[in-house]
Amino acid sequence: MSATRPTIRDVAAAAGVSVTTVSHALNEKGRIDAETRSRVIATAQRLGFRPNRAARNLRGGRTQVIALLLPEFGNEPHNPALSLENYLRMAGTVAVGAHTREYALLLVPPRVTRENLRDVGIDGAIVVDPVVRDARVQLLEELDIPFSMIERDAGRDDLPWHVSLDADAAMESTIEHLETQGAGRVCLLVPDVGWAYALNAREAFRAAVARHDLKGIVVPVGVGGLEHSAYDAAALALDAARRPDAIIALAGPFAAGVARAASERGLHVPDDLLLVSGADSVHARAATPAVSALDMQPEECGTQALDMLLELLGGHEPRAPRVVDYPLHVRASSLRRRWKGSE
Amino acid sequence: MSATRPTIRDVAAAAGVSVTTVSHALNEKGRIDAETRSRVIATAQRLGFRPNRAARNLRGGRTQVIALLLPEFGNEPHNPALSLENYLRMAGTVAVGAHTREYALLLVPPRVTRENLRDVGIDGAIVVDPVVRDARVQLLEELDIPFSMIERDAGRDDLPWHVSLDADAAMESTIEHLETQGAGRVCLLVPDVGWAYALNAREAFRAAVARHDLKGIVVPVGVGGLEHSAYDAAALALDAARRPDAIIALAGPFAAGVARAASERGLHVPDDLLLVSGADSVHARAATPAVSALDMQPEECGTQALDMLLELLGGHEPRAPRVVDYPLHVRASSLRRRWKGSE
DNA sequence: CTGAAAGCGCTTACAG
DNA sequence: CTGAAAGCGCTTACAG
Repeated sequence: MSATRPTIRDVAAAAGVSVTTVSHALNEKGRIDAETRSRVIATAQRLGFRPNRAARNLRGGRTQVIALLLPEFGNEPHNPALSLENYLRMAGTVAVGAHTREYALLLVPPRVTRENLRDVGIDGAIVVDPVVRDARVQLLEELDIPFSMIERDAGRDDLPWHVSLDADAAMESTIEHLETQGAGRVCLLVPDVGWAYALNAREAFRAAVARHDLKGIVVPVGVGGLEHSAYDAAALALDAARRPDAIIALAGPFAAGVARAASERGLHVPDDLLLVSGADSVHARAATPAVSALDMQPEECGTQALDMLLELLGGHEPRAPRVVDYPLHVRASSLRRRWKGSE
Repeated sequence: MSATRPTIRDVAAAAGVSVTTVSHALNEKGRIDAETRSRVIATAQRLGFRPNRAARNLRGGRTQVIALLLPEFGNEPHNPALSLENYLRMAGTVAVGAHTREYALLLVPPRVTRENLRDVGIDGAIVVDPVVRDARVQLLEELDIPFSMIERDAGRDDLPWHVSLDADAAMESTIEHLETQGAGRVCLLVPDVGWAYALNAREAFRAAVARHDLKGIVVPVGVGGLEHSAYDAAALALDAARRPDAIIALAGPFAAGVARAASERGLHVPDDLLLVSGADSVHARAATPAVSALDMQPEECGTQALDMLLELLGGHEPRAPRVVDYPLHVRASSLRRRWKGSE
């Protein structure tokens, strides 16, 4: 079954034309007789011909490979990942979408070197969660490789090719929901890194609490060892003279830290403290009580970013930037029991 | 800065030798004068020469690309993934390791077609969690592509190239620990798919409870909608006439389902029910109470599988199969309070 | 030890 | 509309 795969010459011979004609027919280049073209296409199909990528690349410069550049992940001791689950769901979606469109998806380490990135010969890239003046973004620019981003580079307002979560709408609906549930003092736990996502959420939070005339407290959380930092931050907030009655924990693992800090103080979620997570996950849904969460929609973000990149590669001007919905799923952790049943 | 990158001809010219000599010097082929070689190498370095992958591939057949074939993940409605977090940590490690050794890592969709897989032109692959007579394994064999596996294909005992978790030792230490904590009836919730990992754990569990003279109950859990199935299974077990006093939930999300089922019945973890998860995660550590968990060591598994594959690609006979430690991290969820402080 | 030359499988001016 | 030929940047027999 490992018969050597057919080349363009085999197709040419079988169809009784030259390799030039085969190439033209298959790539829709030049003028070619309609009948000839369909015959060539049929022959190629019959023989199971698929162009050799290396050869095509060598001659034409295209590799049909794109890269996904995730932020630090994997074996990093201090993992700033907002949500590993979200990243993998995103990667899965992009992998499938890319392959469907005849692109292969390369997984590139976060600290890739310039040479390494150049060597792999990618046609384009998707940068996930760039920090301010992200090194990966600069590398891609130097190498002249087209790219789109999931969340923008907050230090580079000149780059429009990104998809972003709608933090404004998300914060508005979350604050509104919390107010409905009786919250007066709301605390936002936000990752202390240069992510545009975090910056957006922060601003949106401030605006929303102001609109609703609530007291808003922003607490930046270091991202070395997610759980403990969030736990510490929550502990501090809960021990304050006037403690918050609601906490929005932007990163998935933050929410768990908050829950632990609350439970150790005999504070009950949701009766004494309303809790909302900024990242939905299988764990948020399965926790006790189930944690209300904003849905980052990694599949949709991945799809949009891929689409944007492929437009770029096709020489088109994509619609950009794009905003993705960031909806709130209300669960038990933010429903006061006296109102229970209202969901 | 986008000066056209140097080719082997540029190096040859600069070093005053032929391209053949450059190729030989750089690839350690043939006999070559030591002085000449070092001069060529120095010149290549000075010019920043890096061989064009496409050209090398076209001629030599090597692509310096390997693929990671994860099981179903990402945008699948029913996600049988044991632990998305583990997969991403594994992928991250393999990506870094591959790039360090001049290989690029391709992320391949779980349902890749034969043609798609052939087209991408990979030198080798790592198959993660094959099911019995896994389709991906068969594809790779047909295409004559070397591969290693993380966990074996339980239907293919002829394939030794895999790394596996030490389920025997893990179950022994877990059962021993549970016995110490006073467990008498232990229930194992195991994913109901053809994963060798699950089969191993099941057998190891049976053997371990027998050795310790405990009552062992095995409950297969469907993997469509992880949390609910585990919840249902746990509910059933806990409502039985003689309910278990300890549950080992093999998949990470299973543990959350068990905790919820227990809590709804007024059963306290760990006082009324000891709980151990088969997959460690940020959520297991941050939960209340913190969940005891077996550590799947995705980094170590990924590293070993990559090493095995590269040995194979290098024409060597790797040490295989390999067994990776699967240690238990004891936390509050499996420590009876009357013994608290013993950790 | 060193080099000229063929060739991997395509794409693309260029001629006809 | 069609095809012969050059060439992308390497590796590898083969000769010297």
